[in-house]
Amino acid sequence: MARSNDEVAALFHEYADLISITGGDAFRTRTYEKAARSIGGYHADVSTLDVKGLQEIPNVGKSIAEKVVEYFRSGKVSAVEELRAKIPAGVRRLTAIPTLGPRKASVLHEELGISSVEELADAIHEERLRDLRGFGPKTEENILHGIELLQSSGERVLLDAAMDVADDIVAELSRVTGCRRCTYAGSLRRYRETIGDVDVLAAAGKSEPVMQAFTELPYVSEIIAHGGKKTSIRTTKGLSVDLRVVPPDSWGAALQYFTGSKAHNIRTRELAVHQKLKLSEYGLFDAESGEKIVSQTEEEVYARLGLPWIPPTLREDRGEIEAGLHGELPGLIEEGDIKGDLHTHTDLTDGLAPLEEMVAAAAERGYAYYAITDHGPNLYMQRMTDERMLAQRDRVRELDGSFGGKRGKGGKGMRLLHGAELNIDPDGDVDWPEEFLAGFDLCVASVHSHFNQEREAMTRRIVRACENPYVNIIGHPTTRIIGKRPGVDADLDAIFAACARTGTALEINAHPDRLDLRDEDILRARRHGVKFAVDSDAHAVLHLANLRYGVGTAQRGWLTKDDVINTWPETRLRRFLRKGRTGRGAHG
DNA sequence: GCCGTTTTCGGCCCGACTGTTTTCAGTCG
Repeated sequence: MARSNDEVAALFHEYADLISITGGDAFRTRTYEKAARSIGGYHADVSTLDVKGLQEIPNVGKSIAEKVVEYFRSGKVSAVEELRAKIPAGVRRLTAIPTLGPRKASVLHEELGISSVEELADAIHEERLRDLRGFGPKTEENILHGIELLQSSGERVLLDAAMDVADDIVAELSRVTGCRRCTYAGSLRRYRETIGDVDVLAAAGKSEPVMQAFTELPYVSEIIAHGGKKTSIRTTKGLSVDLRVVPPDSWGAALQYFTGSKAHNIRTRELAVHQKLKLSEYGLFDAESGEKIVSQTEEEVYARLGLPWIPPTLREDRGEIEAGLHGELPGLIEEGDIKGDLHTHTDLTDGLAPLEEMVAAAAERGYAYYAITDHGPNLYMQRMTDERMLAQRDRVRELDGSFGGKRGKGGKGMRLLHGAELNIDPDGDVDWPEEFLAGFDLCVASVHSHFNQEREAMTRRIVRACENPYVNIIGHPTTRIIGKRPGVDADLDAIFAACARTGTALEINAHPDRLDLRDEDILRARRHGVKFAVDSDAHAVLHLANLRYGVGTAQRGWLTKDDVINTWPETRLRRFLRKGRTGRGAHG
């Protein structure tokens, strides 16, 4: 079930679309879009707020606050209902077709009564668009192609898939003579969990050789647009990639601009306007004289606007501008801060590599400590037994300290922690009795089945796991699989409160198809005072490197080193892992 | 419809590319 805030955000996004389709004031459209975003990202539940409380939310004034109150009182908003009565849902759906926006959708509806994608396709085949102003043969062709793309997914891809493509393109274009700099920007640089288009930026005196090399890449299936400054292609896998080539002198302003987000850019440009400046991808200019002030580095651009450099992962207009203006940006966690991985598997259960290989690979990464957490017996396909687990523990103790240790103190080798990934059953119980659990250095506990429990039962289930004195980390807390399975329905705020109360950390699972918790939930959990563990959940040696995506996600949740237990020195970590347990000497 | 170191009115980010235009509107990011 969606949070109340998400429901309202969706409603106002719809209202904004309907206003633009009916030819309403473009500034009103933007106001509702901004309000939708602010509400979606607001920490408090909007269903509990009155008109006055709602107006505390940025971009929410009296009119919008009253609509929110109306929505929770009556279940609908009359202004939205009025536009819905005029514009069938299918017309709004038309704007999902690439190259078809609200104006064209409106003309199609008004002139031809078209109110679905199917009707539009039929109308084109019957040549009924021929007499419409603004619709030529090329437009018809583009719409048909757009419908095809829409129907054959045209979906966003996972972060790692986009990163692979971007890394390759950047490497190729960097080799072109005259290409002075090249990098990826956009949502990829911001580490968003999914990527719609890959944005690549290059600096060169002459753009044509770089553009040429770009369009000649072997996996280009289609050239969408091709100009002197911008070229867009689609790859054979259907991913679209934009390349912008700018003069080397504009690098900083261009990188700032093409990194986005759009909302962040609007805010920075507004700051510029208020200072009688103009910010574009070519630089920061004096608005009156047109004279260029700065453009070479992002730092210069931000500084001239009165801001410190803002890390890309924060550039979502979620308060980073205000925090920057007040000197209150967080010192974000970085990948180099991670001292160890606390959730990993071996071939004792469903991992691919033996213990020794995983440990050796972890040591290569320079970790000071590393936890092995294979599944317990309750995931019975894993065939775990007490004996097998205890035998693994003996081997872990033998290997402890004998690998790596670059980041270990005093030149000592990497410390190994023996743990388990427990299964949280439908009642919130885990695999072993407390006597057995006491032998582990740490326990991750995760939901692996019964995803469809109703909200109250699911919440109670996870809260009970938090209350277990031997559960240190809740693994992949919502169990979502991006694009495939939604997160469980649970009262996350109640779970966050339980984590804070019991000293249980929440995992930020770094696997690119999970990224669980997600950024917005991290922001909320952080307000409860929860600690986090950024883990790879590696089932193979190569997966250890996925940690970068978890760190990016943690950054998007504004986390610092102090918030993340696996950046801590080993002694502080071990103290945290003791949790509220009574007794002593059970581990170490 | 919101907002304010331009404060209760009059603004509201900026530019590239495409297609249909004969000077520009629509879409996208």
